[in-house]
Amino acid sequence: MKQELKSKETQDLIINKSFELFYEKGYNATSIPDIMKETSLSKGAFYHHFKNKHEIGVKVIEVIIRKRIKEGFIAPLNNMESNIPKLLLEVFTNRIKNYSDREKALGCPANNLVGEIGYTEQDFRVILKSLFEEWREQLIKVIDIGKKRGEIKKDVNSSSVAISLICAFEGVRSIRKVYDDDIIFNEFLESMGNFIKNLGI
Amino acid sequence: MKQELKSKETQDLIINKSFELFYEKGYNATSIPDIMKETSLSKGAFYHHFKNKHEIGVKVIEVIIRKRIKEGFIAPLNNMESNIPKLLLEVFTNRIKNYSDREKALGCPANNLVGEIGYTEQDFRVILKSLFEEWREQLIKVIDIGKKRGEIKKDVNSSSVAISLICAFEGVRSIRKVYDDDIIFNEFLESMGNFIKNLGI
DNA sequence: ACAATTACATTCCGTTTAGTATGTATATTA
DNA sequence: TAATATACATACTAAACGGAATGTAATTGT
Repeated sequence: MKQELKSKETQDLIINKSFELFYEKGYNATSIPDIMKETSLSKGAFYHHFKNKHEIGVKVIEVIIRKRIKEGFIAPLNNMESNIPKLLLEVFTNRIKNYSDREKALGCPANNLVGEIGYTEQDFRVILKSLFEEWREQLIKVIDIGKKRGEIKKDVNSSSVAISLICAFEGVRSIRKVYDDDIIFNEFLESMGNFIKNLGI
Repeated sequence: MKQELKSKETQDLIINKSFELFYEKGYNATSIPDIMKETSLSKGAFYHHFKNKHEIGVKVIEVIIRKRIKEGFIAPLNNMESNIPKLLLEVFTNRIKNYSDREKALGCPANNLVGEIGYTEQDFRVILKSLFEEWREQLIKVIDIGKKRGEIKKDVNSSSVAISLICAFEGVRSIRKVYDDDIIFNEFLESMGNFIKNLGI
């Protein structure tokens, strides 16, 4: 049991350092030696725990990025005591306003990976899709409840609004990255705020 | 003059093939040998015309991607005879509806590059920013005219709407890439349509 | 207590990379 | 027409890459 624990710890270390490097330099620009330099372990350690670079890519998405989306976007949508349009506005606004400078400059880890996907890395695409799907489903659920409660117009297309909110959010993180200017977030939030308010009765 | 022409042709060939490969595989995943295989020229040819990979990256953005944004997004916004909200809706809708399967699967070349930018490639970021700026300024101009004409509400924040439209558009191209499903575009267009309609009087 | 397995470190290998140096045919200029 | 410059091709180098092979100390199961 002690050995198992050590193994798990090492794997977690490699996964975490991999995520950081993928986030900072991109997946393709990060090499396995790069990763192992960060862990202060050897290349042998890497190939003992993982088959190849692709496998660590999958693990980073499935473990780290998945956790970030769950905790940052999906979980906050579960607190449905308040008015739904207000909840939506709060969740998106708070998320954006609490980003660190590093997160502002580096954008969304999931979306960055999407940018690196070509015809080749279809595996990554499929896993990322499942993450966005979880997020989308939660959004749809929340909007539907808002409609039932009479807080959101009955003719609102929940599915359409959900995917559009996700698109807009991913888009602004990308554009903010290029602009490197906080004004982007503020101006975006104003329009997104109007859009969300407009869903309400 | 004949030699100059040949030189220009070769450079254009290298730039075009570079763009295609960057678009399909990403900038980092594309090597100079990769590019030169596509051109059927030698490595010597590459280093005769360009200093290094970074320089071809810059050229691809400045020449090819810039042209795509100008022709695809900025120029169509100049046709301001029609009602402005209608123009905005048409430009974004037509653009999305006319994408080839390849363009749907590969997303926006500019946005893909944004995804690959980390702390390192700040040069690319600055050039890309200037492209988005041109697009944003044209959008602001169009919205302002709409306000003057009384086709768009006076209290609309042109700058905010402009950047939000860009964000939403870039976002949906990213999400469409992950989903690989046409429904995404349709559902997005419904909400974006409502947003744009809501700008009008 | 001993055999087997695990968790790595070290060493090595073939390939690929960015980039340079050199060679050569063609085009231009004097 | 002779000298020069251009447009490449070929051949090379040093470094870095992914990954396999091998070695070893510590931990396990029997």
